[in-house]
Amino acid sequence: MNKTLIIEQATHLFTQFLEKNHLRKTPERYAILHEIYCRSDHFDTEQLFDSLTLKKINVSRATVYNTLELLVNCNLVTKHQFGKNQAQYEKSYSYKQHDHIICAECGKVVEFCDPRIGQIKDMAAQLLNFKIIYHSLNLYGICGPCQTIKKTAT
Amino acid sequence: MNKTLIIEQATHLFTQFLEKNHLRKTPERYAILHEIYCRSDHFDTEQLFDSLTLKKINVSRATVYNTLELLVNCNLVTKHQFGKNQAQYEKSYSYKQHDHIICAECGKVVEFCDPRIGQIKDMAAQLLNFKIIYHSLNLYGICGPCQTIKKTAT
DNA sequence: ATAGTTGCAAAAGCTTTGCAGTATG
DNA sequence: CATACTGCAAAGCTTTTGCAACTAT
Repeated sequence: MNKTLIIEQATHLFTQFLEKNHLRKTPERYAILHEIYCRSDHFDTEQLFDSLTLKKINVSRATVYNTLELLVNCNLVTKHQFGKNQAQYEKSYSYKQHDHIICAECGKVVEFCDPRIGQIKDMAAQLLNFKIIYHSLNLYGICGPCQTIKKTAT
Repeated sequence: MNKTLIIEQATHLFTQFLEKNHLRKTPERYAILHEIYCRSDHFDTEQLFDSLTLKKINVSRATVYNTLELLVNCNLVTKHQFGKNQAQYEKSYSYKQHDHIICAECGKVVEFCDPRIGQIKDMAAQLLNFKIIYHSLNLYGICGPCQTIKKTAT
């Protein structure tokens, strides 16, 4: 699916969500959604705030946080805590389900996909009587480039 | 394995770690290790700090943070970020490898175990050329009791 | 003796909140 | 035109840091 189409559809979904919940369709909210869906990869609130500022889009940090929460609630954005104190986010519409592998050395985040995670979820849910809503699987390790650097550094 | 023995062995491992790294064996460090291994379940820094204070063990927050970092480094304690801004910890020696399922409603944390996670790790490591150090798999959902409450609340 | 550690308090960093002004429905 | 939303700044929380005093080696 091409990027423009994805942005359009995400915008539509956001509108539906706002209307259903009697929330207002403010330009700030759409600007933030747009910015997120134009980016690739993961970002934190500060990076998002900076991008917006750079583009002369004047939104306050409060609005960024507020809007991110809305977007998380309607599943257009996913929130991650990769072991840091600062949350990371990524767009999630039209994105296949995936998990993350994080380099403990350089912080690089790579996505991967394994169907077996679904089986684990089903089994755990049944065994422990939980209704699973979402999951987070993060593998932490050293990426190829960092392994090379470490060897060389000696 | 009984609790006293585990504490003894964890203490021994900590001593080895401190000696190997030319760090000092201070009473505060051992007091914190002891407190952690006497507790069950997960805890945050504030809960740990409070327990210590309650027992008239006088340590500062700075020392708690410092010592927790050491314990994480020598694998006697594991650090978790269950989607909150506050990190959670748990003892990890003599504990079988396990993952977590967290109730999004009441915050309860339950442990579970599935060998398939090992296969996923191996495959992702090979595919993406990462050397995996550790992982974190968290399932978020609604636990049995909270499901009942929700139904009743209507 | 001499560093590594501690405690305290201040500072830093991320996130939330209060409030007055603004703009949406 | 009622009130949800915004921006700003202040406040709140968790975590880190600086420094003088202390103590393990």
